[in-house]
Formats: sequence, structure tokens, C-alpha cells
Amino acid sequence: MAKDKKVEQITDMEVDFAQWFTDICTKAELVDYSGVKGMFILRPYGYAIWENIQRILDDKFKATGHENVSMPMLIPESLLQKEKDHVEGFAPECAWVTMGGSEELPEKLCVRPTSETLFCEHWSHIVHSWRDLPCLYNQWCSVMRWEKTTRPFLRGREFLWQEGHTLHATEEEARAETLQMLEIYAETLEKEMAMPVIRGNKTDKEKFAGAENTYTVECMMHDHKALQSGTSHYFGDGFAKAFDIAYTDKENKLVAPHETSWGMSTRVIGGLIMTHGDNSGLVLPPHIAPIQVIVLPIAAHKPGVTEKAEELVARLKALGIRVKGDFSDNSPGWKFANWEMKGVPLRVEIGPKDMEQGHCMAVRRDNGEKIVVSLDELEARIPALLEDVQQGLFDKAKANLDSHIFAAQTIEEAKALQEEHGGFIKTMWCGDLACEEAMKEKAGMSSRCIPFEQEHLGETCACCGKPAKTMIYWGVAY
RNA sequence: CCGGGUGUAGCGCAGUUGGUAGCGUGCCUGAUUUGGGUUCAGGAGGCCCCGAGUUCGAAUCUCGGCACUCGGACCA
Repeated sequence: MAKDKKVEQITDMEVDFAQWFTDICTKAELVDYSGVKGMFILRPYGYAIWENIQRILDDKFKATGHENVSMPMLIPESLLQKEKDHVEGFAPECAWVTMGGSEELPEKLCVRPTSETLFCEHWSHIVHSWRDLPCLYNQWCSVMRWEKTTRPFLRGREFLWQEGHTLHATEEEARAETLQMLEIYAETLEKEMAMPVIRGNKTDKEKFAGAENTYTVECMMHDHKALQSGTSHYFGDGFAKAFDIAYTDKENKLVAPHETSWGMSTRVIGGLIMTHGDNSGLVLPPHIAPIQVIVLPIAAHKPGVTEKAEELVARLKALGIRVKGDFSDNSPGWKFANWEMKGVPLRVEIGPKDMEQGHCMAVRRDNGEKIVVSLDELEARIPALLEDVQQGLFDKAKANLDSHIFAAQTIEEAKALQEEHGGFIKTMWCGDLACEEAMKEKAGMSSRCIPFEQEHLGETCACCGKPAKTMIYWGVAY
């Protein structure tokens, strides 16, 4: 087979994983670069993936009682500084507006890196009584963080996300909210994006600036590096006190409410690419694919073929499937490669031979399997095949995750395992920051999370040998 | 932010001691094309990343920016 004329050239992931990733981002027409470092243009096909993720999440947020709002993009310096840990965490990567027209502003304004301070300021105005709680808010927006190293989807100076912010009367209720939202992320990643996750707690070192607890869902990429794919934070009443949010409770006492926030960003699209993609390009799970089925007429000029293909498109569309027919004059081989690169989960071919025999050919993107589908059974078989692809992608990703988790008793062992296999290394840990830093220093790994599902691997910390408190996952992260 | 690489047509690349540009592919037009990237003919397309400097003359030499990319540091 002539391989010298590709639709677009994609570097093999075994040759250069980072280049492979970048190639998919641009060649599959997900993003384009803008004139400003770290600011990416999401092209229609890339944005459509985000819209599908957005729709799924938004439905879940609404189903659990949350309402969408829109907060300002700019934060006055004085407001940002009200919570000490928060400002220390974000100040190094803030971008500032200092001029209005040709006038210097009396106070510089930060382009929001996250909006906790804005929500708190607002709540301090509107929350007065226990009857005002809970506040269950979310916003879809972009935020700005002046990163040094930037990559499409994985780390941009501006990126799209949603940030949920809630306020509750009790700690129990706020903690339940934090876990509920983490579970929504986990189930969206696993069921819709076919990305298996590990749920857990961040260490103090890795938790969000200003949070008491940060919960995370961690995913494993094709190169066995970790990607934090969603986080949910419990703030206690620290922010409320810093921003003078107080309400009168049922006993007529003035008390501070408990706060949470949680976010998921377009970064998960990077995760999607690095979880399912292959050397032919993108591979998209059917649930979030902008185009779920591509219908290709073979020998389209022969009588009846184009009409038949159009009929198949109409029948699949009637089922609610996101389907498109490619009636361009490119050769069949070109179309195969093109739609594979774009990650369309299922290809349906229809040609004169098929028509004679009353069937069409379905080809799965995840494993290349070709399936003869009787035209009479189209409505039953195609949706089922899409679910098979969805499950197939999850199973493959789960196998990758499960086969790259290793237990270690010492730092040296952890380092050797990471160097040989990559992936997550699980050890016991005493809970000390010094040991976390030692693991970073000696083995090049950061803590990923203290998993909810604990195992007892031994009595002592892998780093210092003192009595261990918990099991923890380590890894190399994006 | 530190170090390496890159920047010439949409994309991938050439470019003669310094004399303002060419190839492949893609694109447009017309044919051709039955199952993995057809074949042919004609055509369009370039502030040579930006700014200064050296020079009669700079894509080419010098300096300074910017962007992309890889690695490290930093970082949700």
C-alpha cells in the first residue's frame, strides 16, 4: 500500500509522543495557534467536542440543583488579596490590566485565574439568613493563568472551563457537595469519555490554594503519565470569614457558612486524545464525538449509490445519531484515512456490491473490525455498535491503567518501577511533606492522590521508614 | 524562567562567495476514479516571522524582539 501520500502526516507516538499529540491537535483540526503564546483557537471540530462535554456536565449540574451565573472577568487587586493562601497561590501567574484607554487605572485589575473571590464578595452582599442557603452556583467561562510552558489543551494561558461555587450551612452538607461533584466528574469521565479514573484526596502540598481538602480524579495517559482531570475543593469557612460572609442561623446566632468549588476544563480534551488516540489519529468515544457515524458512498457515480447513502444518513439521523455523509469527490482511500484521523467512531460504507446483497459495511475506529450489517437491521445494529465502541475504548483504557499500577516498599523500588514501566506507583506514606519532597527529588514523582480505596501495603512509610498513615499514589504528571 | 532546535506558498522543505526565490504536496478548473490514500491537463498562490544595523544591494551577515517545538524548573 502506498503510504507516501497521507491525508496529513502524523508522527508515530512511539517515535515522539509529544509531537504525536501536537500533530493530532492541528491535523485533526481541533485547534490553531493564535499570535499570542499559550492562547489557542478552538476550531469548530474541537469546540464541538467541548460542547458535547459541556452539555453532559451542565445537565448533571442542573439535575443536582445548580444554577448558572456569569461573573466579571476582572478582579480588583484588593479583592484578590483578602484570602492569604489563595493570593499566594495565584499571584505568580496572574495577568493584570493597568490601563483603561490611555489612563492608568487607580487600582490594577487581575484577569480572573479563578473566581472564588468574586463569588465570595457577591455572597457577602446577598447571604443574610439560613433561608438564603445553600447557594449552588456554576459558571462557564475562560480563565487566565500566565503559564511559562504552554501546550494545546494541556496548559494554556487562557482556557475554557466551568467553575462551580457553593455555600452551605453545615460542614457535613458542604463536604457531601464536594464529593457529589467529584462523583459527577468521575462518572462523566468513565461513562461518557471512556476514561477510567482513580478518585482520591490531594496531599496538603498539592491541594488548591486556600482549600482545606482537594479531591481529585486522576487518569492515566497512553504514555503512562498522569492527568488530573477534575477537582473538587472543600474550603471550610476560611473564605467566608476572610470575606465577611455571615448569616443568622435558626438559633439567631451569626455564623459563617461552608464553601466548596469544583472545576473541569478543556484540558480533558487533551486527556481524551492521549487516552484513546493512535497512530492513525484521534479516536473519539461515541458519546462525545461530534460525528458518530460517517457514511461513505463507494463508486458514488454508479446509479443509485449516492441516493442509497443519503437514505442511510437520513435513517441514522432519525435515530438521533450524529451522522454525516461524505459525498466529496475524494477517493475512498483518502476518505478512510481522513475520517480515521478525525476519530469518527464508526464508518459505514455502501457500494453497488453491498446494495445487491442488501447490506452495508460498518468499520469500527477502535479496533478496525469490519462488520456486515443488513440494511433491514440498520436501526438496531448501528446504535449497538456505537455502544460496543464506547465500551471497547473504556476496556482498553482500563486495561492500560490496571496494568500500570505498581506497589513499592521503598523510594528506590518506586523509582526503579517508574523508570521501567511508568504509571502509578503506590506506597505507604507517613503524611510528612518532607517525604513527599524526597519522592520528587529522588524518584521524580509527585503525589497524585491518597485514594479513597485504600490498601494495606505495609506498616512503614516508603520514604522515611516511620509508621505509615495512608496508602498514596505517585506518578509523573502533565 | 534556563538550555537545545526551528521560523521561506495552506502544509513539508530547497535556496547558489550577499544580487528580492524554487521543489513536492495541497488548493482552484476540467476530465478520470468499485472497497486503504487514483491518474492526467491547465491555473492561482510568497510583507522570505518582526525591528534595527552592516552593505551599492540582505531570505542569506550582526544585534534585539516575537512565536513554535523538545528537555528542565515552575505550575492545577
